[in-house]
Formats: sequence, structure tokens, C-alpha cells
Amino acid sequence: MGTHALTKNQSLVLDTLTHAEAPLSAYTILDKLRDHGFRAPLQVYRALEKLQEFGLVHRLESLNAFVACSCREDHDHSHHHHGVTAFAICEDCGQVTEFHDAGMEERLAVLVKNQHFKTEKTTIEIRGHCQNCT
Amino acid sequence: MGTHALTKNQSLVLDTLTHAEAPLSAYTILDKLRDHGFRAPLQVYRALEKLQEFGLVHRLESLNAFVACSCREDHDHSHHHHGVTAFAICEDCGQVTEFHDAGMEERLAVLVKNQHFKTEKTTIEIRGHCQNCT
DNA sequence: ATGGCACACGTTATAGCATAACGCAATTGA
DNA sequence: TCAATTGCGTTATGCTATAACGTGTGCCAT
Repeated sequence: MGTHALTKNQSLVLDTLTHAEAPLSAYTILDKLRDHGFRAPLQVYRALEKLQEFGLVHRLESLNAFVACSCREDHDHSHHHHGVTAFAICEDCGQVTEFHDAGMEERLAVLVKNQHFKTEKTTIEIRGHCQNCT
Repeated sequence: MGTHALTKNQSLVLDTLTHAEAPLSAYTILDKLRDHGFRAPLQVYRALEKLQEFGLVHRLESLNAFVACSCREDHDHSHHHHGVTAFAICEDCGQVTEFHDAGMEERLAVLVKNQHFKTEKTTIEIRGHCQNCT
């Protein structure tokens, strides 16, 4: 899995997400990047679209917001995972933890197969309260 | 689980969703109900909010749209299920099938427990292609 | 080198989704 | 009766996302 050469805008958006402590909306990213010349939502959305293609960013559907993929924090990029990703989202502090589970993935695969359904993309988001906020 | 006495607006919105063949956005519902006196989005959103509380309607986060809960179609309402619900959403015809699986639920419960996370609400949405559209 | 192509970018405008804030009317229950 | 609650209607606004247009740049096949 080759590392992608990011454009300037893509790097700026990714950096913003990486340094954030919680998911950011596209418009929040826009505001944070105004000093870097960003003027319009499309600049953000276009960068986000590519970053999602590259697997570097995830969209959280239940928040209309975006996070950097947590595997960026690994030094060993070979861990990069392309199966189903689940997110635990703390409604108090906003913290998001990303996790993968082969068992669950298998379980889902069987379920949809029973319905002769062909999966393109799976969203799993768990809203609740993290350890610190309980 | 007592059956709820729905208000006029709530009934209209629920009927609209029940008779739809695919998820509807709030604004689509609004348009369909203009002849019944609906004029503003809030009339729809307020009804949807209550219907969701009652478990009669689900929101699909990845579509910003709403569906009637499929257990409404059962004659035996005692089946009404309040655990985790997963949705298979066909991107071609829009059809949504709702399903429940104790195994998956269990699996998710264990995963979040390991992270000392307290779940409030779980979203599982599978986008893809249904049997007919393959 | 040059023409054609693909792609990122910038801008303006618009579409689509959701809620705030106000006030009124009906219901309920102390 | 009075207060609290709930639903309703309206206007205005805010947030999220994309359409449509044109520009510039790099690449590479001819």
C-alpha cells in the first residue's frame, strides 16, 4: 500500500483533523484553515473526499463530521486496515475510538449473505459515554 | 408496551413513511403532506422526533432519511424489538431491510465493555445492492 | 513542441437538512 | 382556578453539501 503524495489542501485538512481531539465538521475545518487561504466549503469537501478514498479519513455519519483514521498514529503503516470499521463516540467529550473486529465482520457478512445482499460499505457507530466521562 | 395514541400530525407522517417504498427525507415528507395542511419543516421534524421515541420510526444516518419501523408490519406487535437494529440499504432501489441479531449485539457489547464504554445508541447501516438489483 | 487529457484548484451560487425562538391553544392535574 | 405540559403554527436562521463554471499545471503520446 503505497503512501500517497498529498496536495497542499489535502495535507492541511488532514493535519487539522489529526491534531483535533474530536471529530470536526467540514465547516469547522474551513474556519480553522482560513488563515491558510481557504475560502470556500468546496476546498474542504474536495480534500476530504480524496482523503477518504485514501483511507486516511473517516466520515462519521451520525455526526456529519470527520476524523483522521487512527492508524495514522501507528508508526507501522502496514497495519492499515481496510475491513469494517466501528466507532465508539463519546457524547460528552467527543472522543472517538476506532476499532475492528473480525468476529463481528464475519457475523455481518453471514447476515447479509442470507438476504442475498451485496455489501459496498458498512457504517457502525456507537454513541455513548467513554470511561473518563462516566 | 402500550400502543401510543398518535396526534394527527404524527399519524400523517407515519402513514406517509409506511406507504413509502424507500426512506424519505423530512422535506420529501413535507411535500407529500402539503395537501394535508403541512407548511413548515418543523411540523415534520416534531412528528418524527416523537415517532422515533415511540420506536415507530428509524432515522438512517447515512441517508439523512427516515423509515417506518418494519415491525409495524407484523400483526403481532409483541415482537417489537428494542435492541440493536441493523439496516441493509440498497443503493439502487432504495429498499431497506431491517434486521436484528443477538450474536452481533453480544459481540458489540463485549467490544465496548473492553473499552469501558457505556453505549447509548448503536447505528449499523449497510449500504449495497439488494437481491433484485444485483 | 504541441495538442490533448486528467486533475487539483478557486469562486459563486444554490440545494438540501435541521433547529431556534416566538406565541397560541388544548389538556391535565394539584 | 392556576400552573405545567404538550402539541401546534410561523418566521427566521443556521448548518451541511453540491452544481456549474472557469483556470492553471503536469504529463505524455504523437
